[in-house]
Amino acid sequence: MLTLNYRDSRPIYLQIKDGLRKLILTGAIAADEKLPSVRALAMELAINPNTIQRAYAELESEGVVYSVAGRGSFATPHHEAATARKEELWGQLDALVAELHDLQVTNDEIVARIKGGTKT
Amino acid sequence: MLTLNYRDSRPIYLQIKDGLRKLILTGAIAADEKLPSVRALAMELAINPNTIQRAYAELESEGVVYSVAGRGSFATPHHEAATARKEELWGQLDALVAELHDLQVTNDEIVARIKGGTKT
DNA sequence: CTAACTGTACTAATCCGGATAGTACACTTG
DNA sequence: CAAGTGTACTATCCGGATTAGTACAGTTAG
Repeated sequence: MLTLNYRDSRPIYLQIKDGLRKLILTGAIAADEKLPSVRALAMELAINPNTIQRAYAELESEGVVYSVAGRGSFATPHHEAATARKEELWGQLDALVAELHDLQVTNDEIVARIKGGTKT
Repeated sequence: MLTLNYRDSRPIYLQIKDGLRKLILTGAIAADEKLPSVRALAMELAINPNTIQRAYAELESEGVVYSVAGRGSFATPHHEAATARKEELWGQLDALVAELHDLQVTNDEIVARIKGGTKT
């Protein structure tokens, strides 16, 4: 379900957060589907349960998942959760485009690059 | 010349690297212009010279600056240095666009955002 | 009800990278 | 030669990430 990269400088709990968020927001994990338990996922990834708990707790505060004591953690229906993530991505895009402009890259070149990839 | 943000979680040496890189690649620091000495910049920013040295060393390995023992460090002419940075930015753009696609955002919407500039 | 599972909340200890402190050496310039 | 430069070390400190361990409350299947 998830893979960790220990070479990556990013903290493990962040890698887990981002991985789960992507799985949920893209629909790979269906709405209201049950996520692995804190202990089960910790066992599977061979890390401490506290690290998983931290990831889950932050995802819940972001509204991506919701947890029920005794039952488990579940994916929040995308529609609501995706909005905040998109806002963050738009911000990153703006910064990226600004720096490309600084390097004398034109909008036309950027657009060409985008359309060159896999079409939607 | 540079400002540090201690609230930022990013390491100081990275903030310095990025700051100098931007100044150089955008031309704010002219080609072959002399950069502040390791000790002078450390004094100005009130941090340890080793931290500056690390930033300079990594920038040199990226080809953004070149150093001469006894003389100082200098900005590399952009044309050559900018290429690598652009490659990195293109990669980031690809990843960003891919995630936006995952969230059902179309190329048209992305292009609109880019061309919108100051618009929302 | 009991047992096994779940999320949650702590505290303490450990690990590790960023940053500091200090010294030393080789080179260039005036 | 003297002052300033980049460079290369080692030792140490510090804080966040992670581990380790325990405890408690709610849920569910038997």
